Amino acid sequence: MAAKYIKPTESELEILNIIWQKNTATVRDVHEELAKTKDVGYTTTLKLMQIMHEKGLVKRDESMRTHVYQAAVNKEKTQKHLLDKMIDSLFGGSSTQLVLQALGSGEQKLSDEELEKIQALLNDLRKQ
Amino acid sequence: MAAKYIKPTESELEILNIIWQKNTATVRDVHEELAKTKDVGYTTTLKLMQIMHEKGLVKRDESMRTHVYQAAVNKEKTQKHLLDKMIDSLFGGSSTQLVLQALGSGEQKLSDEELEKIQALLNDLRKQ
DNA sequence: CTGATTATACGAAATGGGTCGTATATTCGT
DNA sequence: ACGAATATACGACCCATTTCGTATAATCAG
Repeated sequence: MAAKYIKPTESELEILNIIWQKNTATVRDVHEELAKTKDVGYTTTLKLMQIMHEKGLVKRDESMRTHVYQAAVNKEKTQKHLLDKMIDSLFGGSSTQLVLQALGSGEQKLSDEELEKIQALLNDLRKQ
Repeated sequence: MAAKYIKPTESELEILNIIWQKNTATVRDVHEELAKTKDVGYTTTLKLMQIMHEKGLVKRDESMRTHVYQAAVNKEKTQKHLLDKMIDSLFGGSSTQLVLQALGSGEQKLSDEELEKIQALLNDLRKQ
């Protein structure tokens, strides 16, 4: 059933992010979170989540009147998929180019801690 | 006119990549390049490029019968825009998270040279 | 109990991207 | 010179995404 990878749309991604963060959420939960940043009707959010359910992006517990949703796709895997897609389509398949672009010309500074994380990963890669 | 940033679609990005690489290109140039990897009609490519022209993504020289196109948007800036968008929408605004995800769990190995490029950038960042 | 609230379901319109057919004009080959 | 090839322009269609109105059922407050 969940054999094929399904690419979430922009709106679906917004919803997924909320569900990933909350772990479980009702339509109202999600909608109230969405309403903080965008002006959208409740039934729109509902419909979106129903479609996501059909697509297999989310699971839901229907045992109660108010359904409780959960993500059905892994956050890291989804990130990786979309990232790889971007690397291919925008950076000619070179993850290095993407990394340089992401880190360089950045207006926001990275903390020492963050630099260390990247350094550690780099050291690991070097040893292989 | 070019005040607002225009987000290229997937197809438009494919075309932009070809134009960026060739510097200038006719519809036929682009189409033949596209046809190598996907099955698409000539007029489809033409229409896409006309729309891109309307949107201001490309410029064109119409002095000859065969129009000559050029990119109207900067490659690096466009990459940065889309990357930032992804960092926001998918990685909670943390470029570090994106970098870790892009480098880690990668099936393709990075060359020593690539590792050095990243290391150099990291050293630069550390000094600030 | 009963009206207000809140839930799901579902149809349908609006939008945007991608596709192509066809019309028309220009250029090329012979 | 004239038919074939090649160019642009443009309308129309298909499909996915997003939006919302409305119907209906369950629950809650008094």
